[in-house]
Amino acid sequence: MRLAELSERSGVSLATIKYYLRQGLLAPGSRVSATTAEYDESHVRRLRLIRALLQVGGLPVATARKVLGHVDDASLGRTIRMGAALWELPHGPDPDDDGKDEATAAARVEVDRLLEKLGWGTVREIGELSPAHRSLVVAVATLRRLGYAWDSELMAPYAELMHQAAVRDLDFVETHPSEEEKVETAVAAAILFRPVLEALHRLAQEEESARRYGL
Amino acid sequence: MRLAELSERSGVSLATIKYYLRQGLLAPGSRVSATTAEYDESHVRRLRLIRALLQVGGLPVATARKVLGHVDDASLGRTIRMGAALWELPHGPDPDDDGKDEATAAARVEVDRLLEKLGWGTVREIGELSPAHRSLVVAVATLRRLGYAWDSELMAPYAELMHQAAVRDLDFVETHPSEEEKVETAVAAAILFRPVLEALHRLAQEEESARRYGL
DNA sequence: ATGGTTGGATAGTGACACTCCCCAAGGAGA
DNA sequence: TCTCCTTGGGGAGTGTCACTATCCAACCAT
Repeated sequence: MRLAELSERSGVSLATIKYYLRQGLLAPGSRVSATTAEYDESHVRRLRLIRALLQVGGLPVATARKVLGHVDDASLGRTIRMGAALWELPHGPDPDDDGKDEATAAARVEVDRLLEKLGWGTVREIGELSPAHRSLVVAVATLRRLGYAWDSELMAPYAELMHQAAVRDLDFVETHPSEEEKVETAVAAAILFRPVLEALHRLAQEEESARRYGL
Repeated sequence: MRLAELSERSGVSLATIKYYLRQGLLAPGSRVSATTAEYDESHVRRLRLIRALLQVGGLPVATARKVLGHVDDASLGRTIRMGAALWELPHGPDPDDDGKDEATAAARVEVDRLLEKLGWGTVREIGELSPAHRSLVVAVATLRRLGYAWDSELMAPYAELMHQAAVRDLDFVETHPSEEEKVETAVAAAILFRPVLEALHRLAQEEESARRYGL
């Protein structure tokens, strides 16, 4: 198929597809002549993933490019590729300060205490290297600055809930047969499950709130 | 204290504070003369909440204004105010289509089935009116369009996990004594817990992934 | 041959948070 | 009193970023 059809099939405007091509998010079609290229199903699929990353995940284009780069990097094994791709995903706002203020230090202590309590040894080893770890520290520090003293005691139950969710996530990824698809699924899941979880969370809050206090 | 000091205490630049005043996010200080106004601790606190809404929550200024308006609306009871404030919080991207396509219809069916299965009667009554409900449908529809057939069977365990989280959320809000603070806490929690939960989720995925496949 | 389509590039749009700059009115020290 | 500095107020500008409009030369199908 050609550009026009690709646009129609994917629901993405022609100009936008050109933009993605220019930005290196979408691989060029196979050139059939100097002015024509042929696209296939993989491009449709990739376009949908791109839309998911940008619209749902809210990634900046540059980040999406890196993520997709890892997904495509056939020189790496699945686990590495998956980790690398997820590694690039957004980790919340960067700390304005350099992480040297009091709230951040306290947050770091609480996070370490939490990891020890949970026995998450692997993550503890990686420590500050993991964006997720860093962003957890930042988030807890923000809470503390606003006056909410979240400690490891309060966090632990939430962490265990999220661990149960993570087990399900990986089970879900396992259901896909091909290695290539697994990586893509893991990325898509990380991006797309977030709004689902968030909506479920909000719905659950509404339900529970109604149960306690009525409408 | 005056503007300069408020700026220093809150870490928000003078120009930005003026911008927030102009946008109606921050109440003007009490005028002590035609060219001078006095600010107090409540302004510092409010500024931090504003920063949380904008930076952490990523709300547009107009939305933040509405949310804060509900927080301040003393004419309403707590439950209503809390609900109204949370109601305004962002509910993911608006659907491009008008919700009439096939994927959206299928998603709606699955969501309804899920709510029935869970016995979340209250939310079911509100139905489409709730932004959370709508955004769940949109999210599930997006997943389906990408080829991941999430049904109520798969969602239910996640929903129950999030319900447990919601119970904890409300317990946490209950620990605050004053009604005023409860509303503010609920809003802050909805905004600030999200990055915490997300980071915990990501960390849990890393831990579980390392357990299964090694580093 | 001719009108439409393709890939390619440049410049522009619109939304948004934020910031610069200028103004007039005080307040404080000479 | 005069003068300098700060204050609050407001209009206009900045930078960013995804996206779009427009133009161009090449080329394919009718």
